[in-house]
Amino acid sequence: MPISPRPRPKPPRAPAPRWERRKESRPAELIEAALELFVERGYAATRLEDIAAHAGVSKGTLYLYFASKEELFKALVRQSIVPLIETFGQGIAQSDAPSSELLRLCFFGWWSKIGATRLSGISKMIVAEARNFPDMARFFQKEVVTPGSRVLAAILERGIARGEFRPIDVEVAVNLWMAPIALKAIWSHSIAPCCAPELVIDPERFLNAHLEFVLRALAPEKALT
Amino acid sequence: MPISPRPRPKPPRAPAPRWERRKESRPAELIEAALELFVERGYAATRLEDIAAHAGVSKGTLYLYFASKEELFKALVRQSIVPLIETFGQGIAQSDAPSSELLRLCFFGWWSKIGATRLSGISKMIVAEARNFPDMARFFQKEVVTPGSRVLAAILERGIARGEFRPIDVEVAVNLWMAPIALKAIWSHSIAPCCAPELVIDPERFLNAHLEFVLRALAPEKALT
Amino acid sequence: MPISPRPRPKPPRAPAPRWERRKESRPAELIEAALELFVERGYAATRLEDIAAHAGVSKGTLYLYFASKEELFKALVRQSIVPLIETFGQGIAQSDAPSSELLRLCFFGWWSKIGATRLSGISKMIVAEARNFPDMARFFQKEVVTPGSRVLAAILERGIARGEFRPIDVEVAVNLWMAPIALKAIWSHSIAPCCAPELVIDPERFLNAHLEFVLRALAPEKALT
Amino acid sequence: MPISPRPRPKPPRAPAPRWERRKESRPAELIEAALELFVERGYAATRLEDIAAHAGVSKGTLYLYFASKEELFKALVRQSIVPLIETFGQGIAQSDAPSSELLRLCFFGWWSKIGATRLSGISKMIVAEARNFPDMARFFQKEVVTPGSRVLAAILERGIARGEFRPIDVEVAVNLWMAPIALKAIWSHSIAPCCAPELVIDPERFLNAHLEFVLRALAPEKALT
DNA sequence: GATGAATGAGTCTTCATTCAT
DNA sequence: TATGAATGAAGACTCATTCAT
Repeated sequence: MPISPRPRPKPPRAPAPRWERRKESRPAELIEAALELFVERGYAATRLEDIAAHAGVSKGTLYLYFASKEELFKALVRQSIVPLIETFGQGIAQSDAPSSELLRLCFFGWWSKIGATRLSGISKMIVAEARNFPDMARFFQKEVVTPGSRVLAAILERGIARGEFRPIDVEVAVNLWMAPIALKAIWSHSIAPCCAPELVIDPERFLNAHLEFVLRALAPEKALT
Repeated sequence: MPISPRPRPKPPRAPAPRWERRKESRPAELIEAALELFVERGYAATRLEDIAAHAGVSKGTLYLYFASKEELFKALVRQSIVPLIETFGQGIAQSDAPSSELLRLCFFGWWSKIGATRLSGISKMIVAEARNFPDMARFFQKEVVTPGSRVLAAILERGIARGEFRPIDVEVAVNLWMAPIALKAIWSHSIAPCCAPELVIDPERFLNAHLEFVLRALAPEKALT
Repeated sequence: MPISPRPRPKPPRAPAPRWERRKESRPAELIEAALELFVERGYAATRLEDIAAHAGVSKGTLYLYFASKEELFKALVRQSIVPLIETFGQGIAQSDAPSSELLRLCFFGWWSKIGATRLSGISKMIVAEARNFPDMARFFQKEVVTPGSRVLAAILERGIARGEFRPIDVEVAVNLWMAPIALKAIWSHSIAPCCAPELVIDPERFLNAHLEFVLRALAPEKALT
Repeated sequence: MPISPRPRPKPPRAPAPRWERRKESRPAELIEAALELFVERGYAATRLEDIAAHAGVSKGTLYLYFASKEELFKALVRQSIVPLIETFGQGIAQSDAPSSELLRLCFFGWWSKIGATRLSGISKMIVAEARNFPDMARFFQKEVVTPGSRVLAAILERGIARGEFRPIDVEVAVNLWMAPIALKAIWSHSIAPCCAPELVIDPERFLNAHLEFVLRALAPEKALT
């Protein structure tokens, strides 16, 4: 199914490998290539042959490692996400720092775990393909969104409990305050690359402003009187 | 490109006359059907035959009104978006109400113009297909995102000028505060339908919380002392 | 089945007819249009809609006069050829002129009946479509080639009988001497329009040379001693 | 576009290995099959699947070697013609034989290079499709017709220069005297297969007669007195 | 293992034909 | 009659998948 406006130059095979490739690294290389192309073009519009070429192997080789396009996709989602969700939030939980500082850690941590990594691409891809792969959507929700939400929720609850933050509707707040970071990550793989770069705001400035606004929203009532 | 096991039963056709002449209404019906399926499945994975069947016509009929799949897609984007971007923000500009009230109008207005309409679906689709149709991405940016940003920016600037809001980085704030609504709209067509409904927060509650937090973030410094 | 290198601009409907069209003339107009397009593009690559448009009517109207594309084709062959083969050769038979003069009449007559008329186009079309429409090929052979051959054969036999020509293999001669005229007719609708015009020889010069060569070939032996 | 009732039985495939790898020989086999079917049915009416089946491969395989139907057609014309036009006429030029003998060589050589080879089919096909593929028509004119004309023209000029032939209009003569052979070649792939075989004259008889008539037409004037 | 030639089901698109108006 | 909207069978072309080498 040709997606018209994009010519498909034969993707150059990777140049002669400097070392003989170890077969253990193949799956990771294929997944890397698949991620890049799925994110850019979408699942249906990406040809397995392009993925293979991107990874420097032939079409047939791909099938030695993945049983089908769909399996490749699922493996990609699982393997790309799982390592990223392991440890985030654990350091935060035990810290003794002020909750506002934990918030900063959370936002900047999210960004460094999402916006700066492949997870940003995966997020866009999941959003795009969710209806075609509901399993993956649920997996993403369960393994990324929910744990991420818990981190923020925990911080907010801690802050409220310690009197640092005023009492708020934590469930809604989590949704509201994850959104800017999540959307920025998604955007960076869809609309942003098509538009003038000056429309894209520097992440540091973006995150600092976000943090500041959130902290103000959380400031205890008495501070307002 | 068969996406997973999606059954495609031939929809039974009404008996009486084999077909009707409905030249006027066909294009709109086809666009409606196309929107629904493109949003749900993505551009590449949607078969024209399904769109036609959804609109109650045959495959060939589609080609009487749209020269190709791509033309249908472009027409759909243009025709679905254009009527929605006409008048929003004009009422707000002239109002005499407090800026906080304008903010409420803006947020709830966005939602009623986006979340509750087909624009939410289009947003998801554009995000998903932007890289394959950069023209459409730019069109969306220019006709939806930028005008929407201007409405919020105008309110914020007015509030600041009138001393109702403290001075802030308006450009960043606009990005931050559009995000929750935009992401909720996108989400509602991708992840949300795949997950338990209790994960979806009621829009009213969501918007009210958003408004409250934003207003607190905007509260003038003196009020904080 | 798009024949690529030819764009298909919507053929302009004939301008508003100056008089109300008489329905009796429709079939002839349609056949005229069909002939032109079939000759130019071939049977399969010609769309009925183009034929109809060429004749200034709509697609549906065509079916009021011809049951199918194939019937149109057959009617076209029959109706275009039959009137042309009626009377040719009759005047020649009775003439008292020298046989060389009859030869001249024959060659120039052929040309004026073939090269200068639609029969030249039909010839090309029949040659092109013969294998797909063997009936038409046989019809053409029976109604055009064979009668044409008989005219020439009769002249040659008369000339031989009267001692004007030397005895020859008339059957072969007829084939040989019809060929230049027939091929020129066919060529004028296929290769010639694609090549530089200077490659096309003026018919008068062509026919005169042909006649001269044929007459020399027919000159009685004694004249050679 | 179904041309009449041509049955298309799925050709049963040999059992043993499902297929063989024959990268080298495939293109030639496909071109061979394409030539046969294009000549017989015409370009538009020939289905690629039939060509593939004729060559013993599947539809998809064809696309491994030719990018499109049109490319197949063009490759077929080029590759079929080029090897045939290499050396013809070179032996003739240097000969010391009487010009009448060269004429015989030319006519019989043409026939053995055209009538008896696939070039006869190509000629018919080119004539049929010229208007749809003007490039190919020009190519044919330039690579086949013009060189062939030059051979005959050179012989005639040599004969005239040596006093063996009387002075004539060589340009016209070449056109006139190539025609019977060319038309016989074309005819053999269009009308002839549809008609009674007794209408087809034996090539030997045909060529000998042609040669004799031409030589008489060329006999020097003095010989006639 | 690795390759890429071969396959064939699937999808876009065209167009001869039908039929409601 | 005339129209042209609607139909659907058919064909060009793609690409996930298989398998001979």
